[in-house]
Amino acid sequence: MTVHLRASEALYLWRSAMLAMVRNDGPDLTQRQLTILLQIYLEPPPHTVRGLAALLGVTKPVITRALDTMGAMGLVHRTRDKTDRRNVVIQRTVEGSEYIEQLGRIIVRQGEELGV
Amino acid sequence: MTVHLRASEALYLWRSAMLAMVRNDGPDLTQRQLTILLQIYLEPPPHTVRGLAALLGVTKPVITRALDTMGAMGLVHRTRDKTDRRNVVIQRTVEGSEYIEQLGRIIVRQGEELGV
DNA sequence: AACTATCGTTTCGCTACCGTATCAGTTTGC
DNA sequence: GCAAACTGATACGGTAGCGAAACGATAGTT
Repeated sequence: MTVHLRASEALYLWRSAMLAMVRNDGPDLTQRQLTILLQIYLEPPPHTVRGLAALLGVTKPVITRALDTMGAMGLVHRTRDKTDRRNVVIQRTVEGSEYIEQLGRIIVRQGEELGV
Repeated sequence: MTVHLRASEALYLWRSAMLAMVRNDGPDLTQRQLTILLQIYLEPPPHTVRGLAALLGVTKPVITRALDTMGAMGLVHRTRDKTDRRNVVIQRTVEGSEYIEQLGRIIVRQGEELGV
């Protein structure tokens, strides 16, 4: 890339990658769900419901529901914290890692095709 | 940016921008809706329902419903094609332009903070 | 032991999305 | 002129999201 990403470049990149994701027929995650998933896989653990809720600026049920959905898809896994059983620790899965890696590849590929 | 966007950089950029969008409390568009909106604003007209459906690889009702929703939000506008009244021409709005511009600014800002 | 605080989940009523099938209106082709 | 083709919209039944409120389980406090 050049010195910085320009707005128009950014938007073209965004559209291309989103288009590839939509056409890909994979899990159709909401923006919130994808944000949660990225946070889990990009930042070191532990990840908790309340932490994610605070980060995203949403209520806790939003996180619980998103984890329900993505858990059913196999993208994340939940376990009770053994030291404080009120907490739930959100863990990564192989399937989730593969999804994130695929997303990264899609963005990079679209960026290359745009010369970004 | 350097020579190319690496996968990890791409994912961090993606997460940061999506996080900013989620926290922004703006219209909560689905991935499909946002893809449609970007297509309308980045590519020259005319844009039609069938064209967008073919591009995204979805059925026509998906496009109609997305346009219903985004139309109610003021992000797009629909008009009948005068030369062929079967067609509907999808048009941009000031509000939609502002939304897209804001999205571009968010991505660029997050990219700058990541040094991408 | 009893009270309080915290954590994640569940419930409620509601809204919006999905895919499939079908629709009315318009144009095309014979 | 009239049937076929095509466009976008609509109906249907089902699924999943939302915010607000309440809940059960656990931990901390006195």
